[in-house]
Amino acid sequence: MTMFKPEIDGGVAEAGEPLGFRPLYRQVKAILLRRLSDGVWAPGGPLPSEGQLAAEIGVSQGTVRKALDELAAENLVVRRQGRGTFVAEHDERRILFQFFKLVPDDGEPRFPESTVLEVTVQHADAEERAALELADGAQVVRILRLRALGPRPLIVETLSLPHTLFAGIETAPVPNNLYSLYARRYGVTIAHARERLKAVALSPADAERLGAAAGQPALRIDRIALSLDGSPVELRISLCLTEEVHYLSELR
Amino acid sequence: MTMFKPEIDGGVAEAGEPLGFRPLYRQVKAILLRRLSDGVWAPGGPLPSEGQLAAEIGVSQGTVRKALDELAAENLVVRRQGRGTFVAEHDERRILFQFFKLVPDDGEPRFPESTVLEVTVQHADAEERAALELADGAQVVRILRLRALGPRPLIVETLSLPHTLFAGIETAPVPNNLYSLYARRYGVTIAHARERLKAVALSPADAERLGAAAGQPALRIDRIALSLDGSPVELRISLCLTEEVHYLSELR
DNA sequence: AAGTGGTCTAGACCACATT
DNA sequence: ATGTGGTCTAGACCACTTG
Repeated sequence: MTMFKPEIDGGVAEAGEPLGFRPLYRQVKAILLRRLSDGVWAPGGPLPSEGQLAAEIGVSQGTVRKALDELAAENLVVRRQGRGTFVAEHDERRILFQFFKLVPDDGEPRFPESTVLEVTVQHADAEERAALELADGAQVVRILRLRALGPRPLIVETLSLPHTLFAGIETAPVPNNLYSLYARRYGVTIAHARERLKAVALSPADAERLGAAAGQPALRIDRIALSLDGSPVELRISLCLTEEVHYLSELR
Repeated sequence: MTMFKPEIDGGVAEAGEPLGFRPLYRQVKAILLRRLSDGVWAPGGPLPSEGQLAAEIGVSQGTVRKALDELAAENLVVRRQGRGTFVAEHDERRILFQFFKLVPDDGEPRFPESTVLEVTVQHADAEERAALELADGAQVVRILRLRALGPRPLIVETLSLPHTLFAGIETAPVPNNLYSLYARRYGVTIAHARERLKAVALSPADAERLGAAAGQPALRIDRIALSLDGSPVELRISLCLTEEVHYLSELR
């Protein structure tokens, strides 16, 4: 039994909070977020029941419920009636739903097949240092791969990862589902991401990789993926041929 | 005082509902959605207080609250502590936040200036009929315009609207903020939209309109905008130069 | 049958805006 | 001072899953 006294605080202030009033359920949320970030519960594993958490933290079940509801709304946790609340996993369903926005013009979203061309460890360039908030001289792991939804490659993709976070990742085969690997092997949970899209002309090198003509229009997607604590942990630059595929964006 | 009995129903079934159990607050939500759609409250105007709605409908205040919370989460209603709950408006803030995803590479999002090139009424082509769910021979209003964030035009845009919904819109000047006009003049509220993005080469005609070179890569955005009741009411095809601007997509 | 999340209620109190 | 939404609680009951 932790002697957590809800009256004032117990957690760390959140970014962008009005500061001057912090509802209890946000403090509870911060506690749970901390535990998720610390890997207290395994990916896919169950959290304690609402009642147990409420008793342990010393608030009512309704307050815990509101905290869990917000975590569920952010896809960090999955609630299943009759079963319990579980740590969200990066299975293919979730990635297709949340992170993979390229879908065939006719047909269902599908998970792409990847072919790794190159894995290297190098000093981060200026763009990588800016995106990943790295110091001068920091090292990154770079992964270059092709991705396809059918027989033809559609995407050429460069990933940059801070070497300190993912030490040794360059020594093992690169799986198709990276986010699952980050979570299981390195305790790094991708919580959300920001993508910037542009239309560009293919360079000769990229055109050759994709089996397309140089100068052809391609969709360039720069993604910065953020971990649970909000720090950038992956930079991913994708060049996509969009003749038979489009990027789907829902405006809600 | 309406004699609404919450026990079973009173509203219309929602799409995609498991069907077999409908919580009270969803029935309340359906009622409120109906009133929004019917224009019972003016855009920007206040709804009755939670207590009043609860008494009128015959449920507890907590149930009304949960319905209003969901409407607020969908940006259909705005809640302001101490003041009340208001019908969401399509002011520039909301449009920038929800519907306009093109932002300068360096700098803040800004609302673009538009120049109308052409307004016509014609028979809907196959693409328009499919997107707007129109019958053969239905008419559409087509608006062709240029949009800019600075001195140079960045976007050439074709809008298609069902003529039956927006009769007479072709006879008046086209304002910069169309969604606000749809709501005020035609009682049509844009609730959300789906965008499909591709990279394409500019046609000679579009290149000339944008003052760019034919064949240059451009971002093509096909938007279908949906009204409160979920029916498509606008097709908008935009071609954007993305040298100094990008499309921002948040993956949450 | 037991355990979990989901709904609904009622009431007290807090934070905020307006009069 | 009044009225609004926001928080917190406690308890009853419902729906769903598992043994």
